[in-house]
Amino acid sequence: MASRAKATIFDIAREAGVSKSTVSLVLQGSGLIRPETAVRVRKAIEDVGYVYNRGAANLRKAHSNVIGMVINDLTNPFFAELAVGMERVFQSAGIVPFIANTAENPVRQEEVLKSLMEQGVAGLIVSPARGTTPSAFRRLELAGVPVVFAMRRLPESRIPVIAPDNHRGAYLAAAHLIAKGHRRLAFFGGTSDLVVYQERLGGFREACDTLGIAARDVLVVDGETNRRGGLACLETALTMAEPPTAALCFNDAVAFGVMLALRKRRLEPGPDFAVVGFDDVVEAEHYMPALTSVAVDTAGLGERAAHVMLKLIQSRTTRAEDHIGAVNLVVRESCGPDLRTRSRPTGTGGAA
Amino acid sequence: MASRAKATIFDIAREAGVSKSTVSLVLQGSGLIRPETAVRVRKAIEDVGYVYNRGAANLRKAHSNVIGMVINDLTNPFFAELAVGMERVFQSAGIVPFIANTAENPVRQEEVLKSLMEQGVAGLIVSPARGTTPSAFRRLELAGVPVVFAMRRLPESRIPVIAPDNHRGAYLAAAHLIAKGHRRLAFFGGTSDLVVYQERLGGFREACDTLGIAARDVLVVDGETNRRGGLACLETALTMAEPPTAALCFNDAVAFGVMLALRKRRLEPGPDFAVVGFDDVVEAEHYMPALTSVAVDTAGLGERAAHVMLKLIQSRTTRAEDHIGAVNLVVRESCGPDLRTRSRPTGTGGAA
DNA sequence: GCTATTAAGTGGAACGTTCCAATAAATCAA
DNA sequence: TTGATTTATTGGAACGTTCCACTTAATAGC
Repeated sequence: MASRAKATIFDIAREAGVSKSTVSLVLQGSGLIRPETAVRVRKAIEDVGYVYNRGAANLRKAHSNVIGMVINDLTNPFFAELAVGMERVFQSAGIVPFIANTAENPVRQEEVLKSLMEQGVAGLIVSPARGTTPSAFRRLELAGVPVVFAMRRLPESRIPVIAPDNHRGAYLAAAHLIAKGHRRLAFFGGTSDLVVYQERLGGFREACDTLGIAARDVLVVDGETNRRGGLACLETALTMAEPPTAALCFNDAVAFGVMLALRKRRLEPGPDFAVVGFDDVVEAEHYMPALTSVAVDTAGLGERAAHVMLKLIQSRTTRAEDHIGAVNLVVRESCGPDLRTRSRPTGTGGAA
Repeated sequence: MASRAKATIFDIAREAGVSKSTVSLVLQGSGLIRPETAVRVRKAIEDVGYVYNRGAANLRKAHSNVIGMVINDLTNPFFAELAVGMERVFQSAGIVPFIANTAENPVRQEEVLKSLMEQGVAGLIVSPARGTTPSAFRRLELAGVPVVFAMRRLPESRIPVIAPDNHRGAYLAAAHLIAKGHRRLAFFGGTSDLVVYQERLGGFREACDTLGIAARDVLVVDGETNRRGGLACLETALTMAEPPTAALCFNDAVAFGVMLALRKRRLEPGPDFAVVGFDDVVEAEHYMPALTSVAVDTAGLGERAAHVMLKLIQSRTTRAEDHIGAVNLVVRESCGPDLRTRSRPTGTGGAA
């Protein structure tokens, strides 16, 4: 069924009665070809079932038009939203980005980066996996491939970063909890090998300091940055002698886990324990109770990252400025009413 | 900073004092090279900062090792799970799949397929966008690229499909609702241009027929296959003179939308209106109330699709058998207690 | 009618690999 | 020693494009 060998521009040339060079020019939409000829060639292209061989072309052309997006966790809807934002701008630039998932695994990430490089990508937008060593990107710099980090940064790297204002977001969230009357606060999820973690925890701590929460009333529980992590964090926190009454979570996934754990213990997220998330994924609004979260304009950051990438490619450089996106706290229901208006804050009895 | 021109095997050859052919052999791990030579070459590879040019290699080699995964909606966690399942098996085969998103847009899909073909993919796993015409895949067949459909199929296409037993799943779900005592049932979401829709609706209808529900008591409301669609469907259904008391939703996203709409109307999903989802995404278990849904073993289907693809590539053919995955109904809380044990089924008055 | 100029198209040399056929050196069989 | 075999390595011809320099034909300027 399938036609024997794949057709090349020579086959088209023969079919249309022109030279291979002419076909090449038509393929590139050059204006040097007489319209009637171009039509004839295009017909031949259809007739022989030609498919363009970008690998061969890239051998001669300086740059390919492939851009890679390396995502550390596709199952986190946050990153899916980010990817969609990027795709929007790439689409209008006529380029198809290829997405690859590293599943938060540095070894896998290494493979993925290698594979994309071999494919000759024009640029890479990366949300690095946890535990990434900067050396992983040395090779890319050497090869002169433009790289942009999205959401996450590496400790001492000089690669441009597009990320939200994590410090400020965390500050806002903590201030909100304190204004609600909470005096023993927790920070749930994440680990210190993530720069994002340090930023968010930093903002959280600064708010506590500034607004008069004693250091011993601040609990930090590290954990995975997903639902399971949230579950575990809450369990740990509740074993304390003086457990916190509210928590800022590393991200929304952790917050969902915390709410789940509360429910399992017959506690009501909000009235019994206040929880704030980070990222404001679309699910946040639809949860029961709706999650108060720090909105970071995910899709907007994705778009921004894509734009920076396009600039980088056009200017043939590898340096660009960081971009820190504005954040704002979206208050919903997961922090309940103000504490001082209620009688006993840490209810444990299960109202079935 | 970046070394001038990118290094080629010739640079390596010069550095190591061998010929380009020897380098090529080393690159392919051939056993024909004396170990000491291989070591020397490998050192040179490191030294010159070489990156393999797969495009050039594919010019000579018959087949590339790139596999494309074309997903119709990345923001639906269901497809993310599917992708992760596939990745697992490709990873262990040493292949990095490239994911591309079509956002349910046939035009975008066309671009994506074109781009992947030009890249010279060895195979394609596709979950086709709604409204795809079979002609979109004609070109692929012509080029002899193996294609596997995942989850969705095209009306008359001969391309192998990996999908769950939609008919049976829907039958089980409807039977469950009927057993609970519901007599007026609805099917929410989806449109008839999807074969999946026809299969699920078919199973639903068969259960209604078989188990004694009159045709006029069966309501079908088409809609988008996401949260928004679910919201709209419920609103439509409740305007009926005799509204249904339960619904099977096209997928979990629709079901979440329906539950949200119920909440907005101060109705309780479960007791006031029973809802069943389809796909059993991980969120289903964690919703309030937890969603009863048809589990399809998403990741398993992804793995299966990937295996079929690998077989197809190895056997250099383009034909394979379909695979219909087993399903089962996971009963949780979104259908409430049995109806006959309650007083009035269709509560509309808002108990604030 | 002659040389410029423009328009339309073409041939050939890359580009970075792979792989076949060929070679050179070493080992073996007799 | 000679020829056959094995082992390690190599040159060269593809592969399917692009792009530069070149040709040819038509048009313009005078």
